[in-house]
Amino acid sequence: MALDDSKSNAGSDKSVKGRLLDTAEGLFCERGFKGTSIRDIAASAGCNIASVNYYFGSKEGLYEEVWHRHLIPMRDSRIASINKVMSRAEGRHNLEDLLRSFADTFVGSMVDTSKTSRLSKLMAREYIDSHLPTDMFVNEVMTPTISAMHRALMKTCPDLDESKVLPIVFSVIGQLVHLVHIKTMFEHSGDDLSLPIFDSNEIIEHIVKFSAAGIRAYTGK
Amino acid sequence: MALDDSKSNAGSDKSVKGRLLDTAEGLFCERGFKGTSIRDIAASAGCNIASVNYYFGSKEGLYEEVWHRHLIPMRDSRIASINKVMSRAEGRHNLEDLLRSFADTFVGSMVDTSKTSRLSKLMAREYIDSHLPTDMFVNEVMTPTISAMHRALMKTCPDLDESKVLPIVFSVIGQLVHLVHIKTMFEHSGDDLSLPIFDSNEIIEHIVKFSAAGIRAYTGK
DNA sequence: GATATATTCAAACGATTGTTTTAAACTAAC
DNA sequence: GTTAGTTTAAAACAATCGTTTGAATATATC
Repeated sequence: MALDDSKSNAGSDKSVKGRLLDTAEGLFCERGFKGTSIRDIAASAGCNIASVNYYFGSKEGLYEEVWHRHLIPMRDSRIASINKVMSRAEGRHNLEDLLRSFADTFVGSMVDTSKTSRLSKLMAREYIDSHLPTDMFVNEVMTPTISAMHRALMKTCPDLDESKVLPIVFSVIGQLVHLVHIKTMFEHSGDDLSLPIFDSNEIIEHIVKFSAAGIRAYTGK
Repeated sequence: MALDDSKSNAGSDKSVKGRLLDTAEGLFCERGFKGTSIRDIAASAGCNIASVNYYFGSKEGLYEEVWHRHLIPMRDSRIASINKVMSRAEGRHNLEDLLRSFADTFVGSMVDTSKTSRLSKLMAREYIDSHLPTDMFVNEVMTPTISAMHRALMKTCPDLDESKVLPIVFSVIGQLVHLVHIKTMFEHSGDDLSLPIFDSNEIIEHIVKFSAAGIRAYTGK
């Protein structure tokens, strides 16, 4: 309720299938899978209820296709942001730059805010209420991302114990996912929280500083 | 499905109201609010469907009462664990001890595993799909806990900038909540994940070390 | 233009949801 | 034993869910 994006995609030049995907993505990440009905989706997309089953077979099918069109780009974007930092500054790799780049891509605070930020919320939901094949998210995104971070971290901190990379990545991702949660909480609670104001960029800078120090606790220097 | 705890509370010596609360708590944290039906709860508790509305007025009423009986004890437990560390070792307060104590109470890995661990899951869900009054969780648990950690951190690290305490607490809590998520993922996916084995205590020790270093990045020494 | 295929639509399907009803069973007080 | 109040029980409630149907419409192919 109070989303007032009903029919926001209606009359768009995109195809019915495209409108359904866009609309469903927004509703899924705002209200969750169970909280979003096919009737809601169809109404917001401005098309018939049956069209969901016509194009995607089922509600689950639509949910999976919402993910499928983002999983690979998402993974590639994260890996690319990691590799970009690693390629520049040939001689001396900067840990803070690596973390900041990863965090920005993760939270989506820089460009493409709406799309990336929505995906972050969707992913945060998927952690708890999974409606995807179990291995899908782990294999398609998590494992490749962790691998890329693994390589980058080992390159940046050569004397880092390899067994510590996974917990470190978990710590960084945990902070970032939590940042998305807090952001979502603030958006939903009408700014009447008794907590101080919340600037994503400030928090990201904190996470970078905090995590860099945490990582260096495992290095000799 | 495959929980096979149906009627696990049936025939218990507790009252119907108590059985409903216990059963609902377990189902809510495993399947979420929307994923748990009143019929599921009543069947598992071994009583009639109407009893939920008879004792709690509504499904939401039951959910709120599930929370209510734990919120204050939860808050007090966390604050107590913080204060306990701060009271002992009068002269020299140890940052690692503070973090470890807080983490243990948060994740519930030490004693009372089932109860505390279940609440952690429930809380992780509440972050995303809130079915409580907006201020309730923030006012009853988050704010008091943060305040206690604030005081303890300032006492342990006297030269810490006060404005950095909140982001630091967020970082620690973010890692802990994420740990609960990962644990839940492992439990639900039949141990077929391609990720290495996962020992909560090891991860907690990592979070302690990682966070202590992150915090000291803000102190002079 | 006729045919075949693809898409849209309103309507209904069966199942499940939270909730209410109505009566029976139980418990205690007098 | 009767009464009054509390608790349990089965059934039905209206609403909503995902899905399917079958006819109507649009689009393309020849």
